[in-house]
Amino acid sequence: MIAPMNLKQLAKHLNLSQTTVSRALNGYPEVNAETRRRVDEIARKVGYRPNPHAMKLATGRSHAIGHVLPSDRMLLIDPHFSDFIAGAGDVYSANGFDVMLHVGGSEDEQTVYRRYAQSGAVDGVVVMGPRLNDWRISLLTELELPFIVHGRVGDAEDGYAWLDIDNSGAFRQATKLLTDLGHRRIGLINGNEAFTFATHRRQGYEESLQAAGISLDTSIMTSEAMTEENGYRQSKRLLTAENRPSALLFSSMLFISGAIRAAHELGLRIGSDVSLIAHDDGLPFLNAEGLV
Amino acid sequence: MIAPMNLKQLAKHLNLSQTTVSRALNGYPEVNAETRRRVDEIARKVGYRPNPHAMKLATGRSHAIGHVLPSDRMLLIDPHFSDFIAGAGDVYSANGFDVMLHVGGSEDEQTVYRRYAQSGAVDGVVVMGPRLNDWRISLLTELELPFIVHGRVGDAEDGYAWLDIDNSGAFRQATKLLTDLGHRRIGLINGNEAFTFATHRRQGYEESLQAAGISLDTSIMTSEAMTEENGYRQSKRLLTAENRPSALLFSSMLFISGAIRAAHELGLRIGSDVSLIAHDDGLPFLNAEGLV
DNA sequence: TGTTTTTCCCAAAGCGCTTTGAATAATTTA
DNA sequence: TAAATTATTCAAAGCGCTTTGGGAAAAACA
Repeated sequence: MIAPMNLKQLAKHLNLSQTTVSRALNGYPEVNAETRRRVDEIARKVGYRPNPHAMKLATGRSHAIGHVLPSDRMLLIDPHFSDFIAGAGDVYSANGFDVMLHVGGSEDEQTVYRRYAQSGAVDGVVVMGPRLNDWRISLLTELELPFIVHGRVGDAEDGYAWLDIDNSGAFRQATKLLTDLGHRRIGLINGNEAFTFATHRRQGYEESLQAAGISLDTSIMTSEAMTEENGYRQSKRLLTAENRPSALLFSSMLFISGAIRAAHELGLRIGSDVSLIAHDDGLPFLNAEGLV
Repeated sequence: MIAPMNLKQLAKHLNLSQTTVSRALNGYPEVNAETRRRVDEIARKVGYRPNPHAMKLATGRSHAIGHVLPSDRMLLIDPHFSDFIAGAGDVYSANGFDVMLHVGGSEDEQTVYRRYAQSGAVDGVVVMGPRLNDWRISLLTELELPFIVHGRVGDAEDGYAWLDIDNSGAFRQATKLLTDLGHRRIGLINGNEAFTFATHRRQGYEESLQAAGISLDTSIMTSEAMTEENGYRQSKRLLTAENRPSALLFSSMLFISGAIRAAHELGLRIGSDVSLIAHDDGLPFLNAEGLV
């Protein structure tokens, strides 16, 4: 590997001190405009790249955000989560940040956070797939490791930063749309309610049913991992039941994909025999247009 | 954040020099067994964690493996690739390595590799989704940045390390199975042949057809992104064609999932009216058992 | 017993960057 | 014109770890 030029050499090359060069490069005010221009120019010309490790050691900041996924690997593989990472990755790299990914392995999740906090390997982490009263919140708070939650951990939304969509609102609206259309029996094929997004979605659904004066029937509400297979199985169960729902609400495209398979199999026409609504982004390998 | 204890303090605490403590911790031979035991014990007790940045600066090695994904985000989202990362992640963390993920963003892929090489941010990278005569191979070789290819870039398998499955073998076998069963007209719904795995699969398919004395018909061979939608569309096209194939071979579960949808829609019975074989691992949200 | 090895430790010199504390030159202010 | 600012630059001290080059004590050899 060609030894990369370092600050010292660059400084000598410029007949300046390391101090000045470093400051020029980092935009500090106490350097002459002309000097800065010269430094920038030469630095670019010789392709100078500061050694990130030295930088991190000196500043104590790592310019990296941690993402730790539980060891069951489910999250990374789940398209919903990888999609989030992909999106965040754009922003990170645009701002000179790196993504530090930790996937399962022998070390348990808690240890990883502790290590991150103590070693300064990352400047902060994003908590993915928060659950009700997630233990990570208190751990991270205690460790004083900055974090942001993608989702929310429960009702109390104080004391931590989060980023979420209006899950209950979306399902309130979707449900209302169906009740407004006259549907009285609406099934809910929800994601695993250990995750808060699923709980919130159920809440929205229940609110709208209540508003429409429809009583809950837990036999047509399910909460499971969002897979095609589960969508198929549950839809089939509901659609072949005695008093089958006239509409189904899904938490995922994967679900509805299975539902469509079930409907075809049962010879039911979607839209007339049964209405389906799914909440999701288009997954890149599966999109709404082509489904039905 | 509680200031973590550093080597110096730990050494003082032990009445030893930093040198000795460092060596004890890193398993160097020139330290007394009893001393090493004592160091290990105390280090564990006080929860000493070496500062990774200092370590990296001093050793020049980063204990991190880079994975850079093209900016179209397709790869990360593609379940096949995220599954690979998840699997590799287990091994990395078991060996104290970190995963450095780079997803698209403004910086172009080549620049990222250059930066990695020059800055030592990672010790090596894995090249994902290799294409025919992939430019990354020569770039990385030139940069002298260690790498391993997940897949192969073409026929010449020298000069670089790779890790791959026997794609052509798998398709040779699958095709042979079908011809042995008497099928004479077999469609191939392949992934994008810009990727080598797809090319290899086609080769296996072609070899078996040739061995069975069946001439190629490119009108029943396709090469596209592995999505459910594409699987559906192509299957439908082939199955409604004049002289429809009696069997279809797929490069992905996603494809076959679409194919099944198409078959149902056309009222074709799988196994009797048309035989389907897909090559893939079970995707966590979609598995073979439940499909048909 | 004197000499050579081996064992076990230590002090100090980096790794490449940031940042503090001064110093010098150029401007202002009085 | 002397004193006080301000603008620029620099030398040197870290950040926390590894590693080189010795050294003293203990063990092995003659």
